[in-house]
Amino acid sequence: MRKNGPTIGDVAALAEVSRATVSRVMNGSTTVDPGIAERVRSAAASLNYRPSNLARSLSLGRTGTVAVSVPDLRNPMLHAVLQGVTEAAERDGYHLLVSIAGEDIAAEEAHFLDARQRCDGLILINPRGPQEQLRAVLQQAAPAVVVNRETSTLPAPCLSIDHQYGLTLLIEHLVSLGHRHLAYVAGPQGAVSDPPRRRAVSAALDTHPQLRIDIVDGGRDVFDGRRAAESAVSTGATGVLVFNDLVAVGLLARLHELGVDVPGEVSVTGFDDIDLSHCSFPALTTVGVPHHDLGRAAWAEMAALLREPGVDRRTVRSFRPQLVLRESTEQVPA
Amino acid sequence: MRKNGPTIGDVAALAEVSRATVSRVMNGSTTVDPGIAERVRSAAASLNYRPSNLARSLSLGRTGTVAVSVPDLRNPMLHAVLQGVTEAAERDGYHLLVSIAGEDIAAEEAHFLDARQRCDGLILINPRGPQEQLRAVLQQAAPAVVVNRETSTLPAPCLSIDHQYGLTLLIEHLVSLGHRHLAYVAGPQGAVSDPPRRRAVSAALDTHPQLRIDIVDGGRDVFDGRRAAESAVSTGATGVLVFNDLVAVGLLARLHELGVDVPGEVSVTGFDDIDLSHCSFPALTTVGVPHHDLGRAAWAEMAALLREPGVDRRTVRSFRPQLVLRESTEQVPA
DNA sequence: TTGAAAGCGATACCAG
DNA sequence: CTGGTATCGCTTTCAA
Repeated sequence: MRKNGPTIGDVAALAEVSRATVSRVMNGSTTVDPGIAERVRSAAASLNYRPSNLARSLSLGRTGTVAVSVPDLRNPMLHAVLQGVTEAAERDGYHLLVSIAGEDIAAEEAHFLDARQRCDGLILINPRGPQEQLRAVLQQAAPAVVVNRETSTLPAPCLSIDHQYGLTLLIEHLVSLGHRHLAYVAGPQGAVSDPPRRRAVSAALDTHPQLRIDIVDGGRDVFDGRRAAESAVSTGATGVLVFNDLVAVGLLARLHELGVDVPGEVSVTGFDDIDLSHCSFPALTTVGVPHHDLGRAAWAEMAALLREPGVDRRTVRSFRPQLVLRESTEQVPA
Repeated sequence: MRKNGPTIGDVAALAEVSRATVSRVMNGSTTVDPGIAERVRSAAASLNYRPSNLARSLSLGRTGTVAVSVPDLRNPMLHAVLQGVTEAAERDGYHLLVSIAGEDIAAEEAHFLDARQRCDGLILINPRGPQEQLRAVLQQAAPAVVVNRETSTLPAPCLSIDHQYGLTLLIEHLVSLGHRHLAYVAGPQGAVSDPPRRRAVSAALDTHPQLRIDIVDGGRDVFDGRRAAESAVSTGATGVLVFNDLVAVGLLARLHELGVDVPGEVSVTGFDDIDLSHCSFPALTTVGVPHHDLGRAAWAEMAALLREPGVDRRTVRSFRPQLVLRESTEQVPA
């Protein structure tokens, strides 16, 4: 079993001190004779010794890292969130450990707990799976923070983007431009952010009795957008609300091929304000989403939990998107 | 120190057996009396016991996970590679642990080793930092696999995309269409894949004496592409080779605004064949890159290293891109 | 200031 | 088939 690197014992032997002393030196204890300390340091250096994180964590009862679980990495929205979390965590001296849950929703629970056990905490981003299961996981995984899940009083802090508000912003914008018939190109099956948008649609229909909104199948990527283009226009809508910017870009491309003028004949909106929405033809009206802030806030919650273990915080906070007007929307033609 | 969950000892006590037996049951040993096994299982269940991965790993000498270090997650190319690695690893019963190295190149080394120590191996993707440092890291981090680093005999398997070949493909294509003056919109500072492309440029200039290729500053995202558009056309080139598809899409958008017709006045090529290259105006001629295969292969190397520890494999393999013709390139106008 | 020894939570060998 | 015990590598009282 000893094919691994040098252990604290080897260093102790070489420096002719006890393991306890080596430990003290490695952890920068001041109560060590400078001469001895130096001897230990050079022994460690010459052996190329690195303390085992595993053993250290086991003994210390903490690892200095927290796990972030994401469903899959294709969603560009995740990168901004991850970026935010990483930066904040780094500042607090914590490492992040991204674990990709993968397609298999059934295996998700095991994945979560596995990741959690190597770390001091768990941040779940866009967790899928039934409410009950999530609840159970959260119980065992504390401290945990949930990002972007419909919050129905889960036993953990829940942060999310207010997708309903975002879509409402876009709908109101189109309505104010005179549109009375819209289409919503929906997200993929099981997307956590789809239901709130559908709620925005319902709410808008209540608010504006003369408004009509058809829902058509969409998806998550540019190809889904291409495919949805024809169904969307065939509804006769003058405004198309698309699940996100990526899908919208695909849809715009197809509309272009079909010779449908945007925004002349139909207006199109996206969601997320990704870089690309500047570069589509025409540039995309969308809502900007504070993913980065969301990430930072998620870390803040985690940091708080780490600081005072035991307390069960249940902060619920949602972040509001902002309208970003570009060329893809305009008055409905008379 | 005992604020953690139940330990194997608690289960043993409740089931009135030894810890050894509990361990056997938890690991599915067949040599356990069914009755006892059942007693243990229910004890474990009632305590909600989960074996500590940390302790388990320490004892076992293996963790069942390998670390994958990436510079940052914004590069869409990484996702495909990660996807490939993940799928393959999963099949072998290994978990992946993605660690984001972050901006700070100085801290990269520490990051690598830290990640490595929590895992059985380390896969470095697009590692930056000087050759010497990388070499040193690899020494300590074995088993390790390097992806996409200029391979100059590092002490580890090195897999990479043959960027030089890819750009050569595109250059030859443009040349065969009659172009004699090209521009190369370069990648960001320090991008590992930029030097090989510059080599492709040099090589092409040798092969085609009457060819001219100007190099202009580019970058990594759509905005860099927008910014580069004017310099690129002002060279007077009839064909623009762009660092990657994302940058190319940005450049196309700006050209459109400037009223430059593509491919009428100038041809444009990308690199990577991302989904989006179907949806630009016009659709982008590019090269398809087998990122997914690369990821799978990286895992295969890692799996081999894990299987027979000690041997130092130094496989060097590079993956060739394939030309993908679309509408953004055409004969140079007479 | 230093060292001996008792954990941390599990695995695995060796008897019984 | 089961239990006692050494072990993994490190930290941390507690004495000396």
